Amino acid sequence: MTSDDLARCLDTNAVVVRRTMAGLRDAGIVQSGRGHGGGWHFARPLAEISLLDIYNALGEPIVFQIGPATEMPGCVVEQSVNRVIGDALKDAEAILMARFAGTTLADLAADFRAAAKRCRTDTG
Amino acid sequence: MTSDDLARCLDTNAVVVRRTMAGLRDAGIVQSGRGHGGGWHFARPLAEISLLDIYNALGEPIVFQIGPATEMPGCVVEQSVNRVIGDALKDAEAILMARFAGTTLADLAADFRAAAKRCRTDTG
DNA sequence: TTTCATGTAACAATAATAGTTACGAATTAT
DNA sequence: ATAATTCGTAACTATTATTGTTACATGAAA
Repeated sequence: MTSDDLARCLDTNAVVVRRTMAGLRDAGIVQSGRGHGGGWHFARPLAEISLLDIYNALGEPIVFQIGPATEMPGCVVEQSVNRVIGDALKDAEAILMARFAGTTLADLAADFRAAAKRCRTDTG
Repeated sequence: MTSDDLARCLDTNAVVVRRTMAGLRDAGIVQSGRGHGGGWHFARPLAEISLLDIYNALGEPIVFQIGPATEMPGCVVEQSVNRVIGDALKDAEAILMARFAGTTLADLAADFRAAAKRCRTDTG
């Protein structure tokens, strides 16, 4: 698909699409081609692309808004909070990342197809 | 402490302090007094105030930036992503909340005091 | 009744994100 | 070659969310 097509699908702008896709391209998840017939395509089979790959490619600080605070490096209260909360955050993140690593785009596609089938059946 | 004192400690403004403290007050974690000798104080012992209490009082959407997306309610792709990711997020959140629930301000204060003691010892 | 402190509304400043325009570089069709 | 595409990217604008500020009302204590 071209950036323009994707932009229409996502209700946004082609440049915005390129900005985001650039991260995925740099991570080797997708590839882009220029000129006629160009656009975006996956760099490898869906079963070999995990959500963790994508998560890492797009920049990590998306999920965990809080985390070791660093606003006031010298603040001893903040340091205590970081110590006490740190482990809990690490555990929670580890669980999430493990699940991300174990889920591929092929899994997503399978779920999508199953839902589409149910929908068709429901409608008759 | 007064909002002004807190604002100086936190390098911010008294009104901003009041805005945040209002949430904690509504949750019964702190109380405020007006006039001479007024200001903020805890509503109950530190050992009876968990981080979960505070987390809930300040509004939950702080930690989990992503989560069941709701931008395009009709988007079937989004629905698939939500299904597949949903459980992982719930598990991760459950772990974090359990740890928050099990940690009180008294625990934080103990850690703080221990650190302060180490610091004094280090310095001689 | 004066002083001090919170409560809150209204507004301004700031920062982060998203969107837009413009143009260059690469690729393919004609 | 030349024209039509399409990505790459810089520069700028628009939008939104957060934070900070001002102003004034309310309540409490000296």
